[in-house]
Amino acid sequence: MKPTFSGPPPSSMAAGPDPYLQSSIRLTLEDPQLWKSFHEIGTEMIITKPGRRMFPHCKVNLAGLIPCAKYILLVDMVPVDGFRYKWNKEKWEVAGKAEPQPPCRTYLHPDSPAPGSHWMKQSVSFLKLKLTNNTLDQHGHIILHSMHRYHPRFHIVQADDMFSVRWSVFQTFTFPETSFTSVTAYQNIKITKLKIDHNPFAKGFREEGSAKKRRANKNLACLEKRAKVSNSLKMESEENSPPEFNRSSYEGYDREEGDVPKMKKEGDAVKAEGYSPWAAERGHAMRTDSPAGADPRDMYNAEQLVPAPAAYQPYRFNEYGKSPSPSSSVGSSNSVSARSSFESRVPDVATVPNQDSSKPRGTHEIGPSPVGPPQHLPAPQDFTGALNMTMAQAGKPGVIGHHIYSPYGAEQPLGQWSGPGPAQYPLPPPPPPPPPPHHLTADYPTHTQAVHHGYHHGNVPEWSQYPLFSYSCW
DNA sequence: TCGACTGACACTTTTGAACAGG
DNA sequence: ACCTGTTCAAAAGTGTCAGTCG
Repeated sequence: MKPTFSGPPPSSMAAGPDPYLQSSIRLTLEDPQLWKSFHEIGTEMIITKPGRRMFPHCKVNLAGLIPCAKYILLVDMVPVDGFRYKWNKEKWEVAGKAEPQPPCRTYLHPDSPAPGSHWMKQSVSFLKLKLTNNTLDQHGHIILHSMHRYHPRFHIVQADDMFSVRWSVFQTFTFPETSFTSVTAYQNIKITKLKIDHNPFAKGFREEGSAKKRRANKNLACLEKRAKVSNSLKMESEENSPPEFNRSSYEGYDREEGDVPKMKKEGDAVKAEGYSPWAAERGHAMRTDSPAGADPRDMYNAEQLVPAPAAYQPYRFNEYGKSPSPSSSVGSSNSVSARSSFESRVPDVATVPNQDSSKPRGTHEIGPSPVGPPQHLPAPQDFTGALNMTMAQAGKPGVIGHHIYSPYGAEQPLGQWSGPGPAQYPLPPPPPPPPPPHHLTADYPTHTQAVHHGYHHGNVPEWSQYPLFSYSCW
């Protein structure tokens, strides 16, 4: 776990701390159990034209940073696969190929840049991050397509200012349980209930709440109506737990709002994974396997090849909750560590995360993808993002960088959608994709494994050749 | 016809200005 | 003059639902 990555220190850090120390950076997700509870059902995030916050929102704890060195924190959303989904009969089904990727944007944490001590003294919240489906958005919100699946990535960059970002080392972390399906209206009533139960702004919709009966009644009516439509669910006219679907995981919530604690211990959590709607469909596929070769994320291969192999370095998974990371001291007791382990930043194409799985759960590291180039994260996007950010910053201090994106520009091919991407699971060839094989869980066999990888921009040959994407902040 | 999407709505929490008191 | 705490209105965030659109 001691990373040792080699690579030229960013110029920006020349005077600063030893870049090698970055390897000890740890990122832990706060409220992992809440995330898990959503994840097990199939998290949905509403996206609206004016922008909608995420719930749960991303909140992390950082450790291992150099107190006096400055860092920039970024978050972006990457497609989980190359499909579009639809909610049909109480479950998500593949509805075709994903739409062309919308303008890529990265959310820059408002405090950036800030010294490591600042980031570590308390949890870092991305509460104000908003998601939108408006491709012409001028507010800097992260643009997503509805009915597609995404997962957030957290980037930590040691840089004194936005200008030096491109020369800095990027360390990226992802948490399997934070994946979600973007929707313009909730599809799964279980998710709706969970949101209502845990989101304070939705208190008015809680049945037991003092709030309006009128609303409550309406809610019930609505639920019933929906339930009918989906004949499969007979349960919840009120609060009965859903039948076959994730029953166990859902019940916990059903009756106790905010009672996340009810969630089982980590050990159980792993099992719970099996209840994931996505997982269920997939059957065992999700777990151990997903042949790398079949990784849906293969679609990213192209991009990765372009920029720099180094982009996808080693990933390391940590088992969810398996014993809190020692470093977790920084964070709240309930947090998942993305972890301590940092792997070599040396371009090691072989060690890509793979979704999966070829390794048994519990394994912390993911083996090399048989399939070749690293996959999963779109490299170009990363680099361009940083670049764009820098540029934006230059032109407009501090805030929203705009849109230089060329969403569907020529570079697109290099982008995430460059390939059909099927892969990980036996997805039916192109066109009519069969039942969706996956869910994030599939991608990440172990429950709360966090993926972590670092890369250096210096490995990028030509920044200018990649599409820029703006970043949003605050 | 149907599913995805939109905007108004009622409700809630959050925010911050204004004010009072020490 | 400064600090702290309280109050209150405005702003902003929620899910719902009827209507629109393709």
